[in-house]
Amino acid sequence: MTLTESSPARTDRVERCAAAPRRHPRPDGQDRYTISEVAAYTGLTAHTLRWYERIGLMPHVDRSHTGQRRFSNQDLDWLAFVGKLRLTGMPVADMVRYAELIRVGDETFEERQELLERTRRDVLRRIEELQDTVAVLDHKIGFYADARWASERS
Amino acid sequence: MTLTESSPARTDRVERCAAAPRRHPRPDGQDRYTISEVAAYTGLTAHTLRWYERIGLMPHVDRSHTGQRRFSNQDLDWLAFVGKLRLTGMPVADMVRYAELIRVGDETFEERQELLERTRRDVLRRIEELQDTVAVLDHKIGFYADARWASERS
DNA sequence: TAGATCCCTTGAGTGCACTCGAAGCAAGCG
DNA sequence: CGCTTGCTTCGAGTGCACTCAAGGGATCTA
Repeated sequence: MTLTESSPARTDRVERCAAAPRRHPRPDGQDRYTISEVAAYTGLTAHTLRWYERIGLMPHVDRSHTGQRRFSNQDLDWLAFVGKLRLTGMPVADMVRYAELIRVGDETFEERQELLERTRRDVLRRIEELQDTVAVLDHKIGFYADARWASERS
Repeated sequence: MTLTESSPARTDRVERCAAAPRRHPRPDGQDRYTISEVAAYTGLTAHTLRWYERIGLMPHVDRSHTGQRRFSNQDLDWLAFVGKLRLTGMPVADMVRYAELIRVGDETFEERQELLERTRRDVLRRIEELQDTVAVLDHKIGFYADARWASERS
């Protein structure tokens, strides 16, 4: 077991949480992916995946007998979640912090929850800002549309 | 006249477009601000403002008899708009491109409109992504809430 | 057995958007 | 008059998130 919230009775919840966009459908019944398979699936480069591991953003990834990485479905779930966090603009350092909290264990539940709630608030604020920006763009676009309509008439 | 859409009949439109958050209300009737005033007003540093000018993201800013910058209300409007674009994650190079189009003149209306519409689409897509992310966060947060509720009961 | 392909590690390099430091000029104040 | 504040330029430095290069090992295909 690597990085999940890991409440014994309800890992099903976790699975649903991390449902991913599935560009390449996951081969059924498989649980060991090479780095290039994961790269294709996630859209990240192999370089980036190794880098994530180096900085502690990935749990320890399993290795083959020759030392090559073998990613599990759980690793894929985690990467999907990290992808979501990345979209929010959360700094990588904060994600590493979250990963560390998970590694520490159940006594960090509260802190993790707070971190997620803070993130949630940030994202909502960000959405508002963007909606504001759309309004500004609409004004400007309206200006250009009017100007061209006027020039066609004249 | 520096950087605006400059349709003779309706600059009022432009004014409304670029309405800014106004941390420091603009001194009424004034139209010449020092760089530090603008820094305080926009939240950018003086360094950044000079850098914007160097890279062509600002129109030519007026100077005092001693060579110091004197920003106009129009400059402030432009900076407010740039701030909005920055929030969308648009690269500075693209904003410089837009500024160049404005400098070229009216024959770039179409290209400017397209650029804004493309940006608008990007922003809307971004908002959707963020809303998706909020949903994921809500699931995770729900998981933590449930887990703690369960542990309180046991 | 040769070559291709995939993977490994370490450490350095890249691009973006600032951000700062140094050296020097000019205005205002006690 | 000296001091402080704030401005100028130019060029270098910073932090982030990758991104790549070099050198080498294991496995597969002809």
